[in-house]
Amino acid sequence: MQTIDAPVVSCGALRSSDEGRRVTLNGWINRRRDHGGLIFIDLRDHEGITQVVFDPAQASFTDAEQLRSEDVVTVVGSVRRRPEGTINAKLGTGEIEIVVDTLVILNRSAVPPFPVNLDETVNENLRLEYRYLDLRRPRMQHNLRTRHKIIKSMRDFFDAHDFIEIETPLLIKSTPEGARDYLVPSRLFPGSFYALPQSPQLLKQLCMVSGFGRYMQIARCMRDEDLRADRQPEFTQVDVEMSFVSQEDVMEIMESCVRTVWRDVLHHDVPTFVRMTHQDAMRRFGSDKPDLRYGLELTDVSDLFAASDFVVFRTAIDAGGSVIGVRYPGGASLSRRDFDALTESAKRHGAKGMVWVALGADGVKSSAAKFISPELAAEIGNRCDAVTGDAFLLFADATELTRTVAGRMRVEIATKAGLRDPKVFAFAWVTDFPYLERDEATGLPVPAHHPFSSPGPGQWELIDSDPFAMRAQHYDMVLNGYELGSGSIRIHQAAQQRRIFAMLGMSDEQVEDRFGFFVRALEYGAPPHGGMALGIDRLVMLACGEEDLREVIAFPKNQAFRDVMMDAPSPVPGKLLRELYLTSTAPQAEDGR
RNA sequence: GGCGCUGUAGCUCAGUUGGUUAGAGCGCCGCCCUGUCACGGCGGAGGUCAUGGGUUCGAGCCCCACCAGCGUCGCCA
Repeated sequence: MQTIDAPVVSCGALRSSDEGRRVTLNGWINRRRDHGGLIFIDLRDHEGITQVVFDPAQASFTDAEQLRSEDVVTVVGSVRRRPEGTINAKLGTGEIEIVVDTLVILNRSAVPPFPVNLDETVNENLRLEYRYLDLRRPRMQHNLRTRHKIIKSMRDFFDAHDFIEIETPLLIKSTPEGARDYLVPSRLFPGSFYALPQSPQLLKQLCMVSGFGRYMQIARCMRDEDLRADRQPEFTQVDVEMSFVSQEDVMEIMESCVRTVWRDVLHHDVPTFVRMTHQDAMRRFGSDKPDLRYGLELTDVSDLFAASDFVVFRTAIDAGGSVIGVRYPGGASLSRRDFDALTESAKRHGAKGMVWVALGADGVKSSAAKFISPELAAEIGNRCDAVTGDAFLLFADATELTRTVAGRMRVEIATKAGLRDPKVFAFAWVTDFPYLERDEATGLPVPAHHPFSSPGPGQWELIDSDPFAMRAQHYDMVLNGYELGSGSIRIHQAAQQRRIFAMLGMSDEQVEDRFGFFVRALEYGAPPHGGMALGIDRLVMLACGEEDLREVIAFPKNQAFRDVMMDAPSPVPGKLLRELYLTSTAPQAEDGR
């Protein structure tokens, strides 16, 4: 770059008060308007756009004629107030323009594969293949800069509260519990593997044993799980652990952190988080991560059908199940076809069927009109807070299943009714999770969270008599129907940890092999401790009003977990494999796809 | 892995009942244009209709297979 005497300013900085200043601007050609005898250039950087004018009297005019979209230039010139009637109110810099005396074309651009200067929808894989161009667009600039501010705000918050950030290793030991590990073969120890961390869980607990009573880390985590829209193979967490604390202490600091971020970065005052138990969440919303931006709570109307002639509902109730209603605001105007589509959707969510009742101004309509008198419809409507013009949907089956189905339909209704406003942030804590779940395939107990969480006070007694009734000191932070993160008070005594492993069916040998180092650490004066991890990608996504994690990650994998820009994963030369003592058994290992 | 939707120009899309030479806007190239800001005008280039097979006198359109993308469910202590 040549030396330039005029001060450098950003493309969003200049105002009419800068008139007469001689300045330097660096940026990309956002748009060119060539009038033949007069050329306007919109020069863009991440701060904004400034109009630059060339006329034929200037030496740079011939160079300006060559400029095309996305060329990179330096212009030196003076700030001029735009002539009367040519002010552009859409630009912050719209009152001025730059009259150029020097134009330096630093680099030309090939014709971009998609418009960089428009927020037009473009095939996502094309965006990802040319991610560096996609990231030039204002939306991505904004999202990543917001992400930076959020992470910085968190680090500042924890620093101010005496936490220290400790880096934990990426090459660790594989443990067969939980999600599938990403493995890294060891060249120096043939046949052995490191694993990439699914989270720094054990390491941060060891930091507690070491006396670092307040730990945090912006930690990368990797899980080799199946593809999902809302998932990336690697993701970022703000990971926190504290010694000598209660569940309340951890929740307080995490809530305070998030509220600080929302205040400082989004300038948004978040009220004290709503709290509810897991049991209540399931009963009222059919979900352990309820979206609290709207009501539409599930309503149990089993008693109204206890003596009904409606065999379907009666059967469910007699078998100990429930009939649950969900209000559909404005749903009375839906067509039969709409209700059929809802029914199909409910079946996909696991329902056996669905009964709809529309409370129209012209009377009650229902898919089960024979069994639901207008009086009964009115009574159910009343309980669901439905008014004329609304509809409600009824589901009947085993209670737990019915709640889950109704909970998913509640979200679907809210989506259709436009109740999911991305500008509204409804935070909540869900507490008192069950300690165990039943593995669907084997029927064996598996931890609902992880085996390092501690059962709550008084829960240990249930371990032999009724283990599935045990509650954990485990809490989830929920935002708008998304789980932002999970935390728990941990087990800090070796004997208790061994007891849990045993309950999960692990032999002493297995415990020693997989977690020996960890249980041993608990034997050396491990303090009581607990913590939490929040998913940064998800949190930033919601903060930015985005609906896809990839919109807040600089270089994400695509939906098939491929990096389409670098083309990864990809085959490697046989020499590399041999050094690692690996042989591929993949079909067509030559090209690897 | 299951199910649903989509695949046509560089991008975003249209394409009727199966019928002659497959279109539009933006972008790109050339010429013209001194106050535009999504500048304007004239002209032009650009297509394996994802791929393979089938039905048909004739397929972008119908059928089968396959690939890719998108969504969703299974999975994610």
